Amino acid sequence: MTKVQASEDKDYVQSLVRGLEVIRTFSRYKPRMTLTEVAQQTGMTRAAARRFLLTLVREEYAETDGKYFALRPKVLDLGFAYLSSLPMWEVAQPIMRDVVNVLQESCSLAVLDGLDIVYVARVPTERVMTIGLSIGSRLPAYCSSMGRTLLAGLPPAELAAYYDRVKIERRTERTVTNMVALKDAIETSRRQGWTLVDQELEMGLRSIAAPVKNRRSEVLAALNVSTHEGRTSIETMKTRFLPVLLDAAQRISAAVPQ
Amino acid sequence: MTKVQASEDKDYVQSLVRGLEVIRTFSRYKPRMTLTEVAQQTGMTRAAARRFLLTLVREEYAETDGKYFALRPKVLDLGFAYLSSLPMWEVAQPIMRDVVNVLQESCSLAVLDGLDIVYVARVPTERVMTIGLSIGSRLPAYCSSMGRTLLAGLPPAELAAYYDRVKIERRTERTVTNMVALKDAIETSRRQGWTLVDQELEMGLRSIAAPVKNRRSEVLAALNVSTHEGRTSIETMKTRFLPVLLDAAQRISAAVPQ
DNA sequence: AGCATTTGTTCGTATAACGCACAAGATATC
DNA sequence: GATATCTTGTGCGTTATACGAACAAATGCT
Repeated sequence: MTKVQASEDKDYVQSLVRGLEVIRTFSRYKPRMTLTEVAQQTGMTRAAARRFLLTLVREEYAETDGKYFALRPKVLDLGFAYLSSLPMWEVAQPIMRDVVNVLQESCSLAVLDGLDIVYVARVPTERVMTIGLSIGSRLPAYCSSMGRTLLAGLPPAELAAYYDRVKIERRTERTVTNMVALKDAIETSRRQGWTLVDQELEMGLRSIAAPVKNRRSEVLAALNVSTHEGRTSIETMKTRFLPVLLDAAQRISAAVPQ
Repeated sequence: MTKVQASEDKDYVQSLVRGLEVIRTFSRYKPRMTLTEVAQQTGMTRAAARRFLLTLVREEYAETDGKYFALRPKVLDLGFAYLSSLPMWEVAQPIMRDVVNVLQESCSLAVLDGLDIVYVARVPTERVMTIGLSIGSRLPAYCSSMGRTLLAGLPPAELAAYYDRVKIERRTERTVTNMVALKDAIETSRRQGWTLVDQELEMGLRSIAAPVKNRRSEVLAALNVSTHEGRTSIETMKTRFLPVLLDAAQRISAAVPQ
């Protein structure tokens, strides 16, 4: 059954979608834009972009100095609505801090969204990756420990759909790009209940992840610890990190309300 | 000059605003809702709420199991658009981790939004407050160290407007609730360039904050370190924490692009 | 000063979005 | 299993929301 075009769907509110597109058009590289720039970036007419921007200003999601527009912190409330609705979110954070106290390495929690993982909680220690990571950051699922953990927890049909859509790109010379090998890796994750990824996302980055599940054993999120290859051997990750990680994941899982 | 009612403003896109209201209606206490519940919570007709929910589902900001609706991680992209547009955001995080490494206490960065501070970055250590704090969390400005720092950095007219609007509520028996005393405290913050708040927001919580400024000396954000009163004396905060905090705030300020 | 670019505004128009009413489906109760 | 109640899906007539073009005004550049 073909998907009806959004514009033909009588239950579709395109003004909402267009307004959200305006919000999303701001970024690190475009922290502030003029009206004309927003219209250009979003493909809207100047008049339409202007109405959305003025509406966002009026509702305090954005501000303007009369020429340039920028987002305001109220936009974070939208994301926070999502974070605070995650069942494990509140209980995960102290447990993650315990992990960091014991292992002295960064600990993160992520969920799967499309082809990516999205960070929903993070206790960072020393920087391991070249880019800063934070709540809201996205990374590809196929070459990250949390991503493979989450993929391993998908029902078979959804995992098959993922394989159909994903475009594997080599991120380092160690990235698994062969689909058969990737499927094997994910199947291994599923069987052993944890995942170790060594410098496939970025050289130097090693991380190990375990699933957070609900009472029906559905994988809700993945918890990881990440380190630098110069600091921690694979063997140490398995012998020292893994028990702490599995215990933490289990404690978070146990605390998820029904 | 009176403010025109939104509904009379021809440049106002109320479908966008209503859609954002639907997103905001989800929370820790209502992580998933039926159509009827969303309509009741937002005051919309069932048909209108239904169109917004189906639009959010179609655009992958929300999901449904056929009866209950819940937000999806894509909503975090909206907040992330704001975070990534903050000039000091990228550089602040490694500096904050340095602070935590040295002091072994939580470090946070916040901005002022209305009467609240909003957390935009955080490196947590041991939990100090009873509620978990994260990016997107809000706290009142008048009784927090970062809040007073940010208030101290406001232009006089804006600070006066803040005093007119704020409703002071005693949070602990130590909360400064006298407006004269509060103004003195904020003036002291302004003069000395840092702020220490001791158990006014919550018993046991001590925190010290310093401003992050741009090249024009405008206060953009506040950086803090927080601890528990049982763990750290006021004297130690001044002699050990403050130099590290001021240095970190200075480094972040220096790294803010023009 | 002149020209180019951007922004503000008006206004006629189209249709997006509305809400009501009823049908259909789901759930609870007996 | 039947009935009552509640919730959701849908159609449709209507309205007013949102649209974009065109032109004026403001700003910026040379």
